[in-house]
Amino acid sequence: MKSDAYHHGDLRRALMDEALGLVRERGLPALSLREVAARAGVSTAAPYHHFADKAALVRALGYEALAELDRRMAVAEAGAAAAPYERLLALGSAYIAFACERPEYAALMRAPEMAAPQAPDDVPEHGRSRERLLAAVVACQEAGILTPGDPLPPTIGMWALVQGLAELLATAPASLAEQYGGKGALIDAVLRAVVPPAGPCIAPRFAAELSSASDVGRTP
Amino acid sequence: MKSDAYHHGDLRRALMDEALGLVRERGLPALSLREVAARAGVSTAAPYHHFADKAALVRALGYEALAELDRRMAVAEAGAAAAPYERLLALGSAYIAFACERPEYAALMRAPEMAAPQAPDDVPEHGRSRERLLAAVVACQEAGILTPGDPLPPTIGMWALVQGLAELLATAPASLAEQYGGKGALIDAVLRAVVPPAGPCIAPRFAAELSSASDVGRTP
DNA sequence: TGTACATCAGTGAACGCGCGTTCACTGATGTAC
DNA sequence: TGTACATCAGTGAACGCGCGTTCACTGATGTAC
Repeated sequence: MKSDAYHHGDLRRALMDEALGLVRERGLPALSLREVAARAGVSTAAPYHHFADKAALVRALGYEALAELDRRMAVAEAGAAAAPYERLLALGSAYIAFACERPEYAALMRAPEMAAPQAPDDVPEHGRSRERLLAAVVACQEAGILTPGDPLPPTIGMWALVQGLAELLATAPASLAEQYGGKGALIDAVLRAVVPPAGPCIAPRFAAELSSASDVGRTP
Repeated sequence: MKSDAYHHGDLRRALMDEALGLVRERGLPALSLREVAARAGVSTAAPYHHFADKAALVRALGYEALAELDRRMAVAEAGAAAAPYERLLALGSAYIAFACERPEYAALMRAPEMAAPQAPDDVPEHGRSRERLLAAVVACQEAGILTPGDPLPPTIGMWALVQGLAELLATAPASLAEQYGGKGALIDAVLRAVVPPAGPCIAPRFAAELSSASDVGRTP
């Protein structure tokens, strides 16, 4: 069906994979269309049959990253315990785990090319992920685990926390994670320490629903 | 004392300032020694009398950024209320405010050239800032405001939170901050929402300040 | 105070490099008849 | 089934550009005597 040299089977995909590998190895600033083409065993002009320019390749990878992130968050949500606090933690952990496992995707998600979207509805998956987090925050508020009120500040905070933590862990020495019994355990410890489930007495009217929820939250 | 063309008064400082301006305007990837020299009105070779290479300039600016950050955190600590929770929030806000006001410094702090320090004791100021945060966390734990135990996870979490929040705000639309009555109010609301002081059942003596604090968080 | 001289901090031209992108081209593919 | 032809997806050479860095140089500065 495909002669190996001419009419490459799926050069578009191959270019994207080589780009991912290059970013993983040497970072986003080192991403070069020429090197991607060379790694794919193709001339420097070939990529232009599949991407309008370098920015288009970066955007394609960025959107792929956002889609994969959302997929993982969906999986985490489905697999998490029903308790809102555990669901919130599962979503946060999924983000961080993704960024740690696939730093190349994490870098591409934040690429400058992704900042100003071309079409208005250009970034669908990102919004979906944030909505997942927002829903989990609202559920926590309703259960009295997070301070009630506008759910946007805590959602922004959670997003910032997991993003910052992912970056921190990317450059942190491995010894730090080992000290806590692995990266996953450290992530869990940090999240639970910074975003503690509320105690049952903040507002007496939440006491009843809270006591059950916070029990779940504290003893996973 | 200095003829304006030859023997520039303080070319080293001038180059650093032009570099800061360039990074602020066009971002760290656009930082170029040639352009810095041109902006300072000097030949392309002149910077090499003051910096061994481009990386040396970046490192000099990065260390300056860390020193300035620590200075601001010291000021924030000195000016904050005595209550541990307010001190913790003041430190976090100071970091974020600095990163928002001086995004060029924030970018340089995180430059790849800063990742692997040359000399072992090359990054003194960064450690100092983290120790401030650590001390504030410990104080919060002792006061029963944060979950007692190992102070490192909550410290890492706070560091990640403020760093992530600073980055988020750098790209966030201005309308978001306006909605909450300005950037400062939004930062405060997010920090209070994500890192809530423990409820008064854990430590009843904080009941009073808590109710007012959460009011502030809710109605900026 | 004047002068000789070492040092310092600039100049301007050039180097080689890797980059994104474009061009005319060509061989393979698939389809219409 | 065979053939003509439009289209597709590659090639390889070249473009101009901005970059970091180096070089021999030169004029200004400050110091020793």
